[in-house]
Amino acid sequence: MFELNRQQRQAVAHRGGPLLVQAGAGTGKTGTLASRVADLIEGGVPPGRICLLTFTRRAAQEMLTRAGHLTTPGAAAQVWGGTFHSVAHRVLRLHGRRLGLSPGFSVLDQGDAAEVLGLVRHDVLAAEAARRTSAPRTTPPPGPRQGGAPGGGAGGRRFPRPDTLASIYSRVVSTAEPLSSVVERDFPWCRQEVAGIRAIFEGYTARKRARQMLDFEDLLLAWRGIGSATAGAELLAGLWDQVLVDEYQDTNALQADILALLRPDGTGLTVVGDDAQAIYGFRAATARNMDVFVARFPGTTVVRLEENYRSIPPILAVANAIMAVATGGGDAKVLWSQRAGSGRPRLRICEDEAFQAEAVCDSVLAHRDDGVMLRRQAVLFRASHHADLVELALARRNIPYVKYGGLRILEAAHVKDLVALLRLLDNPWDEVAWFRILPLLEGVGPATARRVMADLGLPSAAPAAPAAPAAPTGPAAPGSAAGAGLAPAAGAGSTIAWAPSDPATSPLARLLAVAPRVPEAAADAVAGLRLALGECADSCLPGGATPAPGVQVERLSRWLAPVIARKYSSPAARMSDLDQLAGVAAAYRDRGQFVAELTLDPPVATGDLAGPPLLDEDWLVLSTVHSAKGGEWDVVHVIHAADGMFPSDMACGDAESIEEERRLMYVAVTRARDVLEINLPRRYHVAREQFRRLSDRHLYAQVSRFLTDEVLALMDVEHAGPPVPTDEGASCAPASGVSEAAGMELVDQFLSGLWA
DNA sequence: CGGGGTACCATTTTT
DNA sequence: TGGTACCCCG
Repeated sequence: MFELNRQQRQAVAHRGGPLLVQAGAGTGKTGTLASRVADLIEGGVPPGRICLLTFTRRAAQEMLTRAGHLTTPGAAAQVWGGTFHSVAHRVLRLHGRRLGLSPGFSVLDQGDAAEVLGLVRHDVLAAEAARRTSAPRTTPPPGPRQGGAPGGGAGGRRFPRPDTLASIYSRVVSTAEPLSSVVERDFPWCRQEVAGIRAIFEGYTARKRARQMLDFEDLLLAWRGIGSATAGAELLAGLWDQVLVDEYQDTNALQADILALLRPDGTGLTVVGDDAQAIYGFRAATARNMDVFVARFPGTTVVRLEENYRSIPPILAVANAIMAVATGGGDAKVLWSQRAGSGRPRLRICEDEAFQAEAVCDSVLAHRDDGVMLRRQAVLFRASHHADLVELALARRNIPYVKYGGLRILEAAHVKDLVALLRLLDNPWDEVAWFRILPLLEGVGPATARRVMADLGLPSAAPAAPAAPAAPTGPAAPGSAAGAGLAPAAGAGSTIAWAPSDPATSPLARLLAVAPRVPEAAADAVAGLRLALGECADSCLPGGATPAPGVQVERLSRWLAPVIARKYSSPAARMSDLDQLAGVAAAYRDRGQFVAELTLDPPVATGDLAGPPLLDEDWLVLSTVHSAKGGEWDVVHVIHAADGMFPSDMACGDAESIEEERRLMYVAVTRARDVLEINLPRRYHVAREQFRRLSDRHLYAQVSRFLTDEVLALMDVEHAGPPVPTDEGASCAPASGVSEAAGMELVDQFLSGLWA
């Protein structure tokens, strides 16, 4: 059972006005929140009138499970719990009609958004190119191709690519900052292209509205949007009696607005956070929300949790020393702990990256021999690819591990194919899904796909055909064509914007009713597709029932099998992924809910889909620091703690982002309970590892700037070199560009390697 | 119009 | 390495 201290009890028992809990790392925040939920239920608040907003779905589940142990079994399960985005989705499915939103709307994740932006980008650039080539008749020189820039169409210019556009868009919307200033500050290399970017964003918005698609930002905007009408505001304020928010330091201004709509006077509102752990500034989160909260809701009760129950004192000393020099991070909190334990954290300076990987594996195994199971240990890093060599080494030694952060299974092509099929069934106007599925057919490429979509009632936004070769009409006509490219079919677009569309005339209904015209090679596949979709469509069973999601996934995978065999490598492995997915789908009763949860909260770890069988075993955790938030392990291995990697050199532009990197390091070290080991490679390759192309040039890393002399004084520093020094000291021959000092240090390492 | 071949570029964290 | 855009051939 969870024993509460005085402050925790105060946070649990508080009733009435708004409550702000400042909870330092490891101070029992999760248990406190869970207890508060249970206490509210015990006190008579109906569970369905409580909403618990957390940073990940896992966090919500964990808290509600714990709350369930403290109160009537099953009651806690009725609490609304999840991320802002997933709760937004549920609210909008219920009440989105107020905004003209059909309940079957699609959710676009960042990748989907980039695809739509890519479609619009294509149209806008094509229109522009058409205008350009027609007026001055300068075709690009035939010889050395000018189109190096991936903006291609527009004469060698550097135009942002789809995923860059998605980041710019996301940043502009979530900060509510003007496009021009965001580009100027964060994407200065695009500043020439602001006009084009603006055009693409306008087209993107029109497209989403017409097709009933919402991206992540839209989910929050629409949620807030409900409150812009009086009736909607009343509805929102009446949804719940108690709203609790975790990780409040990582919410943004929009989310704060939503909270104010949910509990206008702040009663029944609880937020918990720690400004020293604010690490999502890049996503427009602002720890200022913590201060703003107090100002916005006068009479807020503030409770501070400062006793740490997680780490032994020497680890906390390092954490405190890292934050001691932080600037602008709110009031300096000093964590303290009554735990016994005196093992000092260790800094291991490794000869190079390969040796770092080996040293970490050695250490992991040594701790396991000491009785710390693999799952009680974690390897933490700043960027996903930092773990590459460690992963290789683990695989070579047959050490099982699960990796969080970085690539997701949902981003694999074959999984996206399947999800696209499911999305079609839910939202037949989902253009991205159609545009993904149709070119899977043999003989069908983008052009035919566009034509088929038009036949199905999904006209392509930009009339590419008239814009390009025709245009004999002089400069005026192409000019207007380019204008039309922005809000193509402007009339049609505006009339159907947000309008719930009639399923009976949907593109899906049309496909099922009449076989579309496709090249001969695709005829069989189309027939199979129509059959498969027909057997999964809503109310397709006798009696008006709909097959269960798990059944649908199986049925659609069966159709997908030959496609996958033809298009992708290792089809067997991919099909087994789809089998796993069917297993996950089987837990759902509603297809839309399944797809939405898959997008909003995708399986985060490699092997996550593998599920239960793995749970019997023991495995090591590999995680980005971001994904490790909220976690704790007995032994924590931090890797790549070198300047330029952690902090990332990409984040060293301004003081504010460096401070965020510092907090990131603070989060990393405060995950450790008993043992903290920080590693860095002394020597590393210049070329980016993520390109798999390592150059010969070596650089010599500096210890991360956050590990100052004051911090190092609290640690045991050790050098680790190759176990057996190799021939003629080649390993210490300075590479080009190495300073004298670095060369000497290399000699020292060589020597200490002899004695290691 | 689709698909194969070629040349080029790529910066980190995630709901 | 791998995604993208373009060229050219069938």
